[in-house]
Amino acid sequence: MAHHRSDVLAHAVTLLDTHGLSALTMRRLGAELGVQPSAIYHHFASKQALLAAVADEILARGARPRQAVAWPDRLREVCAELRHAMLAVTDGADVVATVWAFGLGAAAPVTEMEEVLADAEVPDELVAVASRTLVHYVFGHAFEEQTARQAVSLGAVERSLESLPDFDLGLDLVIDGLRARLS
Amino acid sequence: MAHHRSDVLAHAVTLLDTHGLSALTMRRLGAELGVQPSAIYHHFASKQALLAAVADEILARGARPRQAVAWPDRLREVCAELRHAMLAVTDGADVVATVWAFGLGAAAPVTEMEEVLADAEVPDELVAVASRTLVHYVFGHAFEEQTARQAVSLGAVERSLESLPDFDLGLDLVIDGLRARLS
DNA sequence: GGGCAACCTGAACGGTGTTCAGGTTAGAGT
DNA sequence: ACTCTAACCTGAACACCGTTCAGGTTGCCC
Repeated sequence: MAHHRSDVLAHAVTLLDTHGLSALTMRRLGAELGVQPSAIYHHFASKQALLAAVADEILARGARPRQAVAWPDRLREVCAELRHAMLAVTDGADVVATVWAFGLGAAAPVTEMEEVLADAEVPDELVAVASRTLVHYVFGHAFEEQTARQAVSLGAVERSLESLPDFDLGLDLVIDGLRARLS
Repeated sequence: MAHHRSDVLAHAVTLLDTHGLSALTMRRLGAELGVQPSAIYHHFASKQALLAAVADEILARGARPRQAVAWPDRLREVCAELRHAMLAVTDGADVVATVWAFGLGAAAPVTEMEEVLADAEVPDELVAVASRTLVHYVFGHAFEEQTARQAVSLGAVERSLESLPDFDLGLDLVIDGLRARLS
């Protein structure tokens, strides 16, 4: 039975979530689909391309309706959605942040933040700086939280989970800094 | 001729800087030292352990004397040193950030930031949040800058380098947010 | 001169992404 | 009904990877 690109992508996300990034192998993905590893190259040009599609899929699955109107709340909404989307899938933060850093995908959240800031009539220079600062913060926080959580659950490292800083508080730090710069 | 642990480590950093993280393999490192790959396991328990030592070495090489006295300037100094240390070596940001996220090393900068904040009599809760926010920002910014720079120099991606936001401006955003929260 | 620790060999194991010539299958067009 | 084409897949191979292990060599200390 032939598979479509969307079948392969959906199974890749499932495999990632159930067994982690290290298990997301062309061979294993092929085996679970009942297909040779090389068959996947009919749907994706490379593993990097597969991962880019996986990252976009992770973000798409985390989409939520927008409600806020004031720009600080709108930023908080975008950041919270991005964070939850990544945390919802095992190693999601790693995949999304890497794909984004390489410019291969996962650009939607940053684009949306830039729109929000432009709507708020923030100067162009600050738009770039603020959106980057925010996305770096969200990626860094989510990656650390997810890595630490998994390391502890595997019993590998004794890093305590209590020391994880509060996400919203750090986010407000950046937003307050931006607000101060605007007035 | 027998090699010491420090020889292996120094050569690993050189190999990383000259040919990138993907070239830093046990086989290639052994070959350049005129030794079997398995010989490296006499000095480092695993590749992860080697990378942790490499990360610490990168940070040690970037150490500079401290001059500032006011806490915002002291934070800026620590962040600038961390950033320059990582950017000085190919894929340095990737290595340092990953090692730190796994809790295997590269903890010195965060520890120093926490000390600076504690000296400034910042409340304990804010110390954790602010130091994490800063380190996430520095890692994210350096990683993106380095990745984009290398991707462009390899001609792989057309992302323009001009769109890279200014490091100091984003850093001030966070510091201003912290200052606002303190008063 | 014996012994011990440091350092290394060489082969093997079980993986990895990727390529490629060729095979199968299903559906649309005539 | 028949061809043609595009989608999908096979199976083998290539060139790597980290890691393990039994055993060998070297140099220094007592």
